[in-house]
Amino acid sequence: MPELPEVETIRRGLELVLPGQVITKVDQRRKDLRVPFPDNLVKRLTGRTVTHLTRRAKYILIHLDDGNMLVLHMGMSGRMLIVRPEEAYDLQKHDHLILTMEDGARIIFNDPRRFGMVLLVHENEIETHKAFAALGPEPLDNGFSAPVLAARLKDRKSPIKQALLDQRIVVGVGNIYACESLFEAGIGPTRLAGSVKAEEIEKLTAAIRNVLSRAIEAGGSSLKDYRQADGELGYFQHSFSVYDREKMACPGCTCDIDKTGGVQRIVQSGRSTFYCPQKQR
DNA sequence: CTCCTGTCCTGCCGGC
DNA sequence: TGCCGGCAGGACAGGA
Repeated sequence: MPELPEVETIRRGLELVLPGQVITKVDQRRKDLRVPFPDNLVKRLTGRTVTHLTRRAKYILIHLDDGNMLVLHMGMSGRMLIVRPEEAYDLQKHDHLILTMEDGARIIFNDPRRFGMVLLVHENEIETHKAFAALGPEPLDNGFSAPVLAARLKDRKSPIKQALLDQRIVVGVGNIYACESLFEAGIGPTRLAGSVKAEEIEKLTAAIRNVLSRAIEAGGSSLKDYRQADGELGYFQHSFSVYDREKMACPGCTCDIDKTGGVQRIVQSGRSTFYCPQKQR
């Protein structure tokens, strides 16, 4: 699940329980995920107080009172579970990292495919660390605008869909929201990035913002309910316009689906793209 | 530089 | 029913 909206939703969930609390216990259950866990992670986290949480791209940054940040990336299959104090919990398969807080709450990082990442980075390195140095602008910040996006797409020969997945162009957009944004902007996914016109980039910029903001709102609203149920964060039911809707009608469709075939699925760089050939050019 | 492919890993689903 | 191939929300290395 984890594209920007899901990561932001998880961050907001953690923000409700972590700040101001001491990490009293750290259980690291294997030595690596996609990359090795940081050296001495358990020792370096235990006894630290969480000051606040931020997000950069698809990374959650848990700021600690010694100036370091516990950096989490959810990869393809990462989840975060919050277990409240006193609440019983049996460890599950793929629970890789468990932090216990001073009030007894636990946060559990579960990641079956292990494409996730856990880093320990000093706040001074937030611009320079390998993970962050090449990242593009935050799509929901003021620094993101049509001219900024246009400059980054200029002369690019790759399809616009792939350009949107490139975290150096703009961060946080993954396979789902790339498809959804292109649909909303009416742009065909195979168009070469450099060929997308200024007015289309204008629409695309707004579409990316809208799609991501709406998803965060949806995640945020379902978050509470879900936590009441079982404490799990970051998953919400979502209705997409084109993603995973092959052969179906897109919203507001007036086509004869039997003739047009509805939403098409193609593969670009080994990843599925869904789009409406009628509405996207 | 840019672009593309393959790879990491497990789980699930559909087809035979 | 069981097995097998394909596919899944990401990111990176390596080669052209």
